[in-house]
Amino acid sequence: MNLKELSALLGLSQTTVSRALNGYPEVNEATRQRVEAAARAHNYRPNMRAKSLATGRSMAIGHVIPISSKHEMVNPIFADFIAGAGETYSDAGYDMVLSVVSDEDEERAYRDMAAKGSVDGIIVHGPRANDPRIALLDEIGLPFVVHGRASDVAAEYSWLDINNARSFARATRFLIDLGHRRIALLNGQERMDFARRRREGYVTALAEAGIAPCASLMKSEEMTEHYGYRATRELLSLDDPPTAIVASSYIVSLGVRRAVGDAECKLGRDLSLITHDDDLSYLGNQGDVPVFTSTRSSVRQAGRRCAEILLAKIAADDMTPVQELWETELMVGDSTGPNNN
Amino acid sequence: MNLKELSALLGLSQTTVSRALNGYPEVNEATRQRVEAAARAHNYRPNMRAKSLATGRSMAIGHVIPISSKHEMVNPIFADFIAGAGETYSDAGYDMVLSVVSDEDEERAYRDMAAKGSVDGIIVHGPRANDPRIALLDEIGLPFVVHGRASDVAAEYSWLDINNARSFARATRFLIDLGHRRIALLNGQERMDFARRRREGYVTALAEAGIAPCASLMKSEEMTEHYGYRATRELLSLDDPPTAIVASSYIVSLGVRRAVGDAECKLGRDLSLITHDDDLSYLGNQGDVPVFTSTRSSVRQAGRRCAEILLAKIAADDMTPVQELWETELMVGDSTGPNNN
DNA sequence: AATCATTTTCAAAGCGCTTTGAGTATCAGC
DNA sequence: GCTGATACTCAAAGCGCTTTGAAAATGATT
Repeated sequence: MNLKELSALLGLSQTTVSRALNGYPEVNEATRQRVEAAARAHNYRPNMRAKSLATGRSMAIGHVIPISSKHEMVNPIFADFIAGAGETYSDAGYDMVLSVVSDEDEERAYRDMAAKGSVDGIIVHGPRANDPRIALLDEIGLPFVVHGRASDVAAEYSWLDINNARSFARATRFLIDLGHRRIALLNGQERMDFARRRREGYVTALAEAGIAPCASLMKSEEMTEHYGYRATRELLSLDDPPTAIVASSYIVSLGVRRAVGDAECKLGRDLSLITHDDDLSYLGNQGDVPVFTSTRSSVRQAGRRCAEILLAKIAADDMTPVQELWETELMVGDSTGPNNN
Repeated sequence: MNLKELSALLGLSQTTVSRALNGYPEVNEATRQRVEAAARAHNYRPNMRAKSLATGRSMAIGHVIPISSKHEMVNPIFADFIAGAGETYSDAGYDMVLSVVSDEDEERAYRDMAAKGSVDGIIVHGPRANDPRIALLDEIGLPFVVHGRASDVAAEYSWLDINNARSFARATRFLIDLGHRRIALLNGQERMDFARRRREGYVTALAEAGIAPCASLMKSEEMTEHYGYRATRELLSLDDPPTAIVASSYIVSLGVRRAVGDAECKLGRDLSLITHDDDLSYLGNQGDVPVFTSTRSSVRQAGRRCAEILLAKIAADDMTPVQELWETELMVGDSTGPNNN
């Protein structure tokens, strides 16, 4: 069922039917009712391809999901982010188109999306320190919002980030206040902007307490469970092992917990752990007392909000960039305790 | 840069340029070279909206991601599945469009996709026992592939599933062979087809060993870490607690491990655990010896293969349905051991 | 040189929608 | 009864591409 058929059926012109359906004022209310009833009855949905072509807007948002080419991994936080963003899109009548692309092909992916006209805007994931994608998107002229930030990029652009530095400074200070002095950091890859900031925060808090950062206590890798496990084992076998760990992700922390269990130790007693927690739905740090002490921020809500910002930007292209810095919540859980050594 | 401009620039008609670019034989090789060079030089990409409208094919595949309306959760296995499928799509020049939709709106989502013409095919996720979506898609006439199966649906359709029944029977038998008799099952929601089959397998294996299934040992819920934890605590506090557990997901098993740790017990010694493992990249059951004994099947590969099947189906609509039943690998890890009680 | 087959190129129609610019009723006011 | 608003409705152009059916150019054959 297409417009032509529908209007023939109604004995109206395509124009009138189209206007009736799209809420233009210059159509008789009675006519509109009739048209809408017929559309419903015949299950008419305007063909998006045609609509897009005519309006020049594709009613879709692109997400480029980078796959780290080495490890071929997809960060599970995407699932939640996308769930959040997806809700916003659905409500606004937008589709979400995903491109799963390995690091090297990213630039091409963006250019393609723009040139093909398949999306009206883009969400940029996982910005690196001096991320070329921002300049690229600026050049292309496609509206975008960055989830995170890129430190050394001059351009003004919209982003939504959590206050990684402050968050990790607070986390570290929390451990220091509990008497810990040897505090390890299990960070993500430091080519990622957020990881850099987190280390800054960690180092700052140490410095404020007069503690010199120690290279052997600072690790940086892709944030897998296995990494958390391996790193913790290594740390625990040091001559002068840490009494506390700050971890960059819940998943890494699962590995930490496993290593601690293997060593017949107990989190919160023998080793303190504070982790960042993206509040992933399936892994939930729930319970009366959270499992892990954590800096928490819902990545799903971030998804929702990024989508909102982007849709606003698309609606009003001259909008001044929106930049939101969210603070995390410091949730005290069972994995931290005073230094007993 | 569009076709018109490009052909004007080349002094050729749009037809010729289009044909040259799309590899039609009736264009002089020298001309083709010239056209291609110009296209590259000016970074020409055909506008997909227009192309779609003209060809009637949108070069996109739809995935409807159901959000369980109660818990608002997105299963993290989607991340990996989608990564796999995405690779296949990219290679074939297809886009992936995601609809995040709560259970009740699913039917509408499918109808919309079809009517709007925004996709050429659909992957159906998480089929329920007697899933209405299959009849719906059949009726709509949109090519689709089901990841999983729907038990009581008569229609012939393409699906890819793992042999859940056999897999869980093997897992259960493995535990029985180790001397376990009281074996618990932490299943997913049994409105899901896969969960039913898994229970069947479990019950069959018990029956073969002359063990009557015990209701208090069989749980069924959404597969979160927290569920694994809670359920295990409950099981351990029974008068006659199980000595082994079969779990439906790696994530649930993380919760099991946590509960076991809390109880100052050790997996593989005090309690045996065998889990299904979708081989999620970030949670990897890696290491020299896998952490968990598991029935393993890569959901990412499943994604890749489902995508292939769907693309084939789209290419040849009369294709007889492809139905693939994958066996899982039984990986012996550290979480199982003989019954010591 | 005329004819036919083949290769190469083109103009124009069409995909299903929106939107412009114009036309026809309808009605008030003079 | 005529004019000027106002309220509805319409035909047709256009979005950027593919594809059909035909024409022009080339080459081979008689």
